[in-house]
Amino acid sequence: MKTMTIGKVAKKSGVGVETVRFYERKDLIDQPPKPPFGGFRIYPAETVEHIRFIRQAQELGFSLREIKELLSLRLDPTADCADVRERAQVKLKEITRKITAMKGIQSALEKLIASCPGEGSIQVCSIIDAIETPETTRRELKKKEKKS
Amino acid sequence: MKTMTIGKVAKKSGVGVETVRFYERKDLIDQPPKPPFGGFRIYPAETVEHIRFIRQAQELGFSLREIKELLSLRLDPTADCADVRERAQVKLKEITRKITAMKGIQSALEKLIASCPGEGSIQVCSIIDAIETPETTRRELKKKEKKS
DNA sequence: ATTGACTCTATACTTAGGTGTAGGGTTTAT
DNA sequence: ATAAACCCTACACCTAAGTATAGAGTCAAT
Repeated sequence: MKTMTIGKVAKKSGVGVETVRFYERKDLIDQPPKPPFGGFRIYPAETVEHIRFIRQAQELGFSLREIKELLSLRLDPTADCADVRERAQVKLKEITRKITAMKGIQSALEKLIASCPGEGSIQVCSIIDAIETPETTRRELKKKEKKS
Repeated sequence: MKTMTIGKVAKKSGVGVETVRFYERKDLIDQPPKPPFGGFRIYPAETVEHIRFIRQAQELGFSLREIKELLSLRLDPTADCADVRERAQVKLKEITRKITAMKGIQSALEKLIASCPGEGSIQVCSIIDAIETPETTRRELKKKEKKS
């Protein structure tokens, strides 16, 4: 449990060694310094949590670039508080929108399941209808639609 | 508004013409037949909704393969009802899990914003902590951890 | 009846996010 | 003290999801 090398980090966080290195190259996680005069790098336990976070966030539709942004919101003593706050608010909006859309699919699936209890025929159940394009997007699209 | 060709579909759904064709090649949307003896394909209005659905679902972290699975749950008179039901249940679980994780990030961001009201120093606010690795995953990982 | 905007097929290129491998050095268990 | 198991750097390769281009045909407005 003591000397955590890259292989253990990888195993604990459920990714491959090469993926850990890839995240290091992309500056998503810190690469610990190599002990002076040869040997292997030792990783702090947090690295595992960081990688798990990255994977979770990816599952939720965030790109590595966006995840880097999310991570940059962490305690950063040099950062301007108001700036962090603002960026956090942008992200919050984004996530709230996603949750709403996700719930749309969720309830569509629930309806689908309910309407298909083993007997009778499924008549209507387009999940597509469940995801109404949000207002903002509609407005944007309207502009582009001009020429029809 | 009558003869909707591929360019109009693209514009209305907010993607490029090549993307529409790409989705056709991948069988995510149907390619309408070419009118006998030359000419352009005419698209039904639904195609636009389909593409919007695809984009939304992508935003939410679904791959095109998964989206195809979601779409296959739509009214399909030939499909075995019990089978559709089962697949829908799998997807529902997946989505419910995502919503939970998303809410984790959401409340972490809310806390971050609250703890940074312009004055005082931000002490603790690791969004990372907010996303606790879910039980199931932890158990899975435990197995693999064996050798430490 | 011609021109500009659009479509068609086919193929090549790009970007993100990894994954694999070669050719070495290091640790650790025996 | 040696072999298996691991690490290191560097670079090549892969898949998903587009995006671009070429070269030819079609349509609609003047």
